Amino acid sequence: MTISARVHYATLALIELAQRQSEKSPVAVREICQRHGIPAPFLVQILRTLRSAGWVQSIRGAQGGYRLAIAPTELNLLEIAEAVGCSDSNCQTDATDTPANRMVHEVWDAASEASRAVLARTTLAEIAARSAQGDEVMFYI
Amino acid sequence: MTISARVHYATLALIELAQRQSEKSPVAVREICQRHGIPAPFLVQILRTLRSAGWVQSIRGAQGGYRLAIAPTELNLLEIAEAVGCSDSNCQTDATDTPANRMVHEVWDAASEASRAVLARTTLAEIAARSAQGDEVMFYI
DNA sequence: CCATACTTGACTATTGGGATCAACTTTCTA
DNA sequence: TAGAAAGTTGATCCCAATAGTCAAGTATGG
Repeated sequence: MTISARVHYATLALIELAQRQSEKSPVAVREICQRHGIPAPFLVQILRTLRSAGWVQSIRGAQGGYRLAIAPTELNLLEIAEAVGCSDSNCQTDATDTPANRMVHEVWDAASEASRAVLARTTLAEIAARSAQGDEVMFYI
Repeated sequence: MTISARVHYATLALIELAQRQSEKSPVAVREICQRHGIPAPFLVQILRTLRSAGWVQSIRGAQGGYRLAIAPTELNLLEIAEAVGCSDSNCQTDATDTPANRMVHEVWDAASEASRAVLARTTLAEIAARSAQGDEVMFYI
């Protein structure tokens, strides 16, 4: 499970949308990009994926933008990573099928599973809340 | 921590050498390759790395080959992976340094650390022994 | 002396990730 | 009812890293 820039940006965008769920008007792509330093056309591409996953809703036209379309408690980082293309394709070789080969693959799988577990138990709600606290601290300093 | 073919091959080779540590003559590259289906020139390249790490010893000339130069209990899969170039460079972006960004990075780091822990606690001795058992089972079937 | 085997350095090729663009459609607002 | 603001789409490009290859050389046993 390699974490790509794609996944990182997707997560940042979702956090932003989660924190601003209560706002009346949707959040523009440009805003998200400016706040987080994400290349705009790239984020557009990523948001397409998030939309087809049903996690964000897009509103077209002037004053348009994006809005979270799911409860932040119902989305974890593993789901995000997998949706945005962090395939888990661990080590594809044409090595002979031997006991050693199987054994080693088991270890790789176990390692992969361990990191997936960490991602799976971290919800969008959690990190959104925790980074919002960070914002407040910054504000008061 | 992505597992590349390099790491996989390196591990297979080390297992082979570990299992044949007691033999008098060293093991030829060609033998390892045939047994495990590894492209020979590629394994040569990998063995170079393992040698400079001090884990294998090479014997040149006819009847030459490789021999394990370390106790299999003293080598774990994390060390192997790192030596052979599985850098942990998790997600390099030029995202703005915000609370959200830091928070997300913490999660990636935790996930990465979880998989590293699995690899770190698996020794070469362990998988060599376990896959040797597998060999026996195959033999008796 | 020659076959076997390791050594070294350079080299190629393919893939996937990161990023960009242009042309288009939709919708608000003045 | 324009036109500005936004999202939509599909194609395209670049680069770095990975996988894999090659050739010329050196050492050693028989």
